[in-house]
Amino acid sequence: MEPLDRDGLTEREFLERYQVGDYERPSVAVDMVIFAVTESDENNYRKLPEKELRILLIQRGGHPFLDQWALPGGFVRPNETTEQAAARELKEETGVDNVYLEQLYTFSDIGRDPRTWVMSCSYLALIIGDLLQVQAGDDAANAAWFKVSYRLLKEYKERMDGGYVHKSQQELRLSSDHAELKAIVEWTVTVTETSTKTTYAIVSNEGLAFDHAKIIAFAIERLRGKVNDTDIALHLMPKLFTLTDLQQVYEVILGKELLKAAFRRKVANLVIETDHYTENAGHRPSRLYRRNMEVL
Amino acid sequence: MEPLDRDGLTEREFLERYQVGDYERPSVAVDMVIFAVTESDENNYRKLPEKELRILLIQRGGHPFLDQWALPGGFVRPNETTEQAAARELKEETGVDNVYLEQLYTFSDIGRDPRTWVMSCSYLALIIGDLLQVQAGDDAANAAWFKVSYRLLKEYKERMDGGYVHKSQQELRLSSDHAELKAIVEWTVTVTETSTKTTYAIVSNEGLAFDHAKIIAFAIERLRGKVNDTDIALHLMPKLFTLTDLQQVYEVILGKELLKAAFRRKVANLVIETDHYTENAGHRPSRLYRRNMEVL
DNA sequence: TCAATAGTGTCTCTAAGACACTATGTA
DNA sequence: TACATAGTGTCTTAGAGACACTATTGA
Repeated sequence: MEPLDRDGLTEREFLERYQVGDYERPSVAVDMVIFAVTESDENNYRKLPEKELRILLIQRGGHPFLDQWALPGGFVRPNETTEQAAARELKEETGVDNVYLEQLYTFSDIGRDPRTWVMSCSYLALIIGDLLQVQAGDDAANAAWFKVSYRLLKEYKERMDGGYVHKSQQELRLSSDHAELKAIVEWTVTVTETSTKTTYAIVSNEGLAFDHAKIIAFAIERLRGKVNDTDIALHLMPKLFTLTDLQQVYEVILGKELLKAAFRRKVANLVIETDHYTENAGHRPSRLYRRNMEVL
Repeated sequence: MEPLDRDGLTEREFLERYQVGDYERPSVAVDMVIFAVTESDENNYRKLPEKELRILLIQRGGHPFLDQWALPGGFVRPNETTEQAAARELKEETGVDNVYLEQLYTFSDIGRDPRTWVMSCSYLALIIGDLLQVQAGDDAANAAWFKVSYRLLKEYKERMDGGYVHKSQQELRLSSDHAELKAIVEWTVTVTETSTKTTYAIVSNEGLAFDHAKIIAFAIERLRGKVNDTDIALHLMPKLFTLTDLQQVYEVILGKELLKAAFRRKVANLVIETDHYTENAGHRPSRLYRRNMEVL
């Protein structure tokens, strides 16, 4: 016997009679932070090209934030999950499919979209730089891959009554042929006896739409964290790559140089060596590796 | 001069004329996984009481999932963020304020709520067990603290064409005076050349409403991860505690025993020793510590 | 031949695992 | 006095940091 509620209805009866209330609902968008690593052109035949970490941005064609640059994204439709919406947007914007995709954070600051109540469920995507080159050209004219630079600007700690406040400001710079964007994002960690609260704020912002500077900063922080203790960076690599390639990808994500010997020991289990080598490099050839899919 | 859009409007003019479209929007709820650690009663005067990890659940009084147990939560209101909604719900349900609160994940599976389109932005909260005892009594009769057990049931790895599939099933058991709930949650990691996808599914479910078994499993995984490399566990401790207390909290969260000497070395920098000691313990007194708020 | 990169060896330092040992208040 | 817990010492193992060294190609 099915249980009945206060009105004597079964669950089926209840659902048949259920009326959606007319209280206000938010729009929910997905915004994608799509990372790829590309190589800069190098003139010296001997030197290796430098790696660059890039993200895809789209120039807005209408208000609000007209002409400013925004993360690719769109609204979640009925009968799809945020994950599916993210995969759909990614396919539409870049043509790629079946790549690394991870939910980042849901941003819901009031007034973050001046039009109406919009929450953003943000996603991180990693795609292989090789694929990107093809796409960048025939993409809509208002899309561009921006080189990412993200570094500590200043930092301080202060003792408050019964706790501490720790602030740090990070400078985010995004550059492409089309524009140079700059924003400063501040992280405030307030520690008291019983709680630890972290808040993020955009201190200054030149050319980035909405609160997207914050979302990008969030994505970079997540990527940096995961690079250190997962094999996530391998999703940015082509099928075959050298360990130096991989090290450069780690370095460009982390924004610092790594020691070769220690790096090779660290990633030894994440890759599988092949019998192939680089050729015509102007120096000693390098062994090519592929991703070890059996990690953990 | 302000930029004008295709219709020759400034941003102000655009926003004044903006009409909210009539496309369908989801409801957005926050669901709280509220953890606390309590002590079991111990009859032997010499033995220390055992610690138990508990979460707060509420028995549903109406359809759907009538009489089943659900996470406390509610809908996000206009003019509040999900974070504020979470803090509000927490205050309403437990009376506590200013505690550790962290966004977990946004769940949006279609059909997760049989009534209508509802996404759940889930939050993890940690409260001090001492505070809870007071509250548990005068709380609504339909709320209860459930002891949590979460352990690996089975695990396997399979080679697929061009990749691997790794599945693991975890058994979640929740017990209180009111009910014994049990669910099995399965994590599937599909690894291919270019991607790594993780999906979660509820394999079986006895007594838990909605997809809350998944949310709880997610919260436990997050808590376990953070216990290992942050000071998050200290948010579950009272002002003064012994290192043995703290070790037991780690053990009950991680579901395994730790070595005393190694544990004490590990947490040495997370705590500050005081000149107070336990008394009348039936054995050697133990030094009391407090949280070091200056950690990193 | 040599510039530039590929790749290895090894010393040090730190942290975790393992386990044995000493210390002490209260029934 | 002895039980149960408090707390320390130290050997081993694993991994990262640091740095020097050898190896190899192609213009």
